[in-house]
Amino acid sequence: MIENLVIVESPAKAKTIEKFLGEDFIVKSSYGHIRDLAKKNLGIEVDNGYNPQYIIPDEKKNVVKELKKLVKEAKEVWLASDEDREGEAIAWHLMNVLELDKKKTKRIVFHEITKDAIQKAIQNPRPIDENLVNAQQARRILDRLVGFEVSPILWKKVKPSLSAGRVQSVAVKLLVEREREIMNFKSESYFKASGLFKTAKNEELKADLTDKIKSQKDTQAFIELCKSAQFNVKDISKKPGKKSPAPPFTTSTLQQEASRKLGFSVAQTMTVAQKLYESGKITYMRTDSVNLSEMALNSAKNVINKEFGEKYVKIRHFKTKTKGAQEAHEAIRPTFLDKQEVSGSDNEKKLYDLIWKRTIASQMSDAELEKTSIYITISNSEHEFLAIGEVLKFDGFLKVYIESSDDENDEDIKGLLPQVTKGEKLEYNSVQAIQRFTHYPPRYTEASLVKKLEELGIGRPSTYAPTISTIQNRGYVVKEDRPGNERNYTVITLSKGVIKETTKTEITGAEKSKLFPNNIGMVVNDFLEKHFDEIVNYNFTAKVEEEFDEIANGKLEWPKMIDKFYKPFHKTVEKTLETSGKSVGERILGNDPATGKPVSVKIGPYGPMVQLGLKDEDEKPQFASLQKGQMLETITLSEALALFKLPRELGAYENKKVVVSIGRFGPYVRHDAKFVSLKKEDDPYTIELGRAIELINEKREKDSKKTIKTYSEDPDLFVLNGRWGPYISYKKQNYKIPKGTDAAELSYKNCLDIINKDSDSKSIKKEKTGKNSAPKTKSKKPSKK
DNA sequence: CAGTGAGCGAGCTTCCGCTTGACTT
Repeated sequence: MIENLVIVESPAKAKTIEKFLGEDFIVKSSYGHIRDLAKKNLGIEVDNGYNPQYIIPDEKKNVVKELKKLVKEAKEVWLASDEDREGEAIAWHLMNVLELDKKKTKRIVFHEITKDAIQKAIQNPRPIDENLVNAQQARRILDRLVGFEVSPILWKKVKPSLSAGRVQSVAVKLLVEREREIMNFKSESYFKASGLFKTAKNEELKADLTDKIKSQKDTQAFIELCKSAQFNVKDISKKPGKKSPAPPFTTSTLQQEASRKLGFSVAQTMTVAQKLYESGKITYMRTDSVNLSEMALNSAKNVINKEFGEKYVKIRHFKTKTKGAQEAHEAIRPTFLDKQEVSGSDNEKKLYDLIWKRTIASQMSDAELEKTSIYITISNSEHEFLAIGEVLKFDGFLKVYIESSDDENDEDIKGLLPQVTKGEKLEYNSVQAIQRFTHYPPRYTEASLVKKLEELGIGRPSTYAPTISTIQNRGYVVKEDRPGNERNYTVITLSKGVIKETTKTEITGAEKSKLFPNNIGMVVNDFLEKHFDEIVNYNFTAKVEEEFDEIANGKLEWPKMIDKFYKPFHKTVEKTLETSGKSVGERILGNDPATGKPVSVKIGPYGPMVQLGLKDEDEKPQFASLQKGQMLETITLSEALALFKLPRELGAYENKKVVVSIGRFGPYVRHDAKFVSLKKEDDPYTIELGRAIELINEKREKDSKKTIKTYSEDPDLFVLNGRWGPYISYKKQNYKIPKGTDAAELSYKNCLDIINKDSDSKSIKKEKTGKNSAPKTKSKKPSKK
């Protein structure tokens, strides 16, 4: 017989709580939701008051079975899921599925996992809040209606397997809008002048002109003036300043900082954090709260006191600013703040270190600064120079942690300025004006997109990472690096009375790990904006959240709210299905000057493509795929026509055709059924036969050196030299040679050992990945009754 | 990564939020 059964959401939490509660309590986990809408069809009886069809998903059957068994043995059952909308619903589903007596069901909540908090909770049970549950049901049903009615329209009108939803479609829209802003951005140049001066005490003082100068002509004129100008210190001002630490981590801020400081993707951050959580090193990692428990605050105080001294302690209570935050948990922090380091993988150590520093810093004193500004007048000009220096008077929290910023221009490190007096005359060493350019708004990274979604109140801590993955998996968006372009800029320098003008080059616009919308993402976004403006509106979530709140407060009935949304929405769905044509982003670019045939671009069955000619003519139209990075909406007629120039036949070599084209791995030459990649400096559109032959011969020579060893025992076995050094090839499979082995010395038996060892680990890996993708292959089995 | 895609015949795909698991005797 069990005295008490407590059910929480997470197994790691269950373990911790069990310790606090003593022998009379058994604590189990529900592993999140145990019921969901039926997966087939809508799972909602639209004509029957939107009655939801709940089922227990296969992967939850075992959990439910075990809980049912325990409930039968238990005298008392406590539902201790999180104190938020989803948690309340989990408790309600548990009550129903486990057939608990409504009157006797004890619902308890706590925000902190501390002994005190839990024992207090046990003393204050309450009934399940049905209004809050209804708000969750409305949320769930609305999301299902949107997702499962709009996605199939995309299958018909754009491409199969696409998806749309309240959250993901807005994420894509943010990226598409930003990309178009960038496309339309016109960069303007201006000049930034700065001077190096010599003070009376013969020290150097660097100052920047307070305003920009637009044209090169005006800049030249200004520099000319400086030649004969007198420079004086007009004013010196000293102002105290302070900096305060950032609040402790939430899911979103952790993802942002781990991305900036450690280069983690948001998914990676969550995986590593999960490990730390499961091994008891940090508190729960899916949270929107910046709150720390009293126990944690006390512990932080002690640690700071001990490590840095009393001066550095400043206990703070942060308030969340996030829209729609539900604050069911604490902020993300180390479980034991006195543990500065933990064991584990490198990434776990790094992430823990970040969390420790951020948490500790959040309870430390402000940093105190002194900011000095020196204004310098120019006798023959209205312009003014300004030198700014910043001195740290007291480091405070900066001793431990400095928050990073997404702004790449945050480079200025200011230091101490030399002593000058008001009115002092300064000599110039040099005056320099550098041409700069206005920059388009930055592209989103995964983490900065999460930040933006959070600001809009869209998505939850548990869904940020999956949402970012979904929009990439659907092909709406790619995360990648892109090289920049060279750009010239002018530098005008005045030194020793001589003005010099030079042209320099720089690389601009290079992107690293940024999110770029693909053509399909743009087409889908435009389709949704045209037909489902309401859903992709940035305020849609905020609007429905207000109504969910009304439901939670008992002021609105959920079926009414859903009905008010669904009636007009469903009409739009039907109208769109009937009236809208295929939406494939088609653009007519013009006519081919050679044949007079029309040229158009659109999304084809294999991706974005160019079409030359029309379907209904005698001659079939020609097709060619767009290349990576080419956009339907910006490609020009000549760029599109260039795509038909490949494959190009260059001529013959050794009586065999030499053909150049572009494939999956970039531009290549084909000759005698062999492929040779073009070098970076070669252009497939202009390369000539001579150069192609050169490449072919180069490859041949390489190949001749490719075979290191063959074996008489087995003709299928080779030791080869590849791009990544020597490797073993056996029956079309390749195997790594262990480090420190001389490839030329490998015996037949050595090779077989390597092959056998390797295929063992390979088959294990394969099994694993096979299982992860199981839902896809699984669906093949006939499931009809 | 060990190589340079391509036309209907079949049924399937999809949402957002909670949470981790993983099939062998």
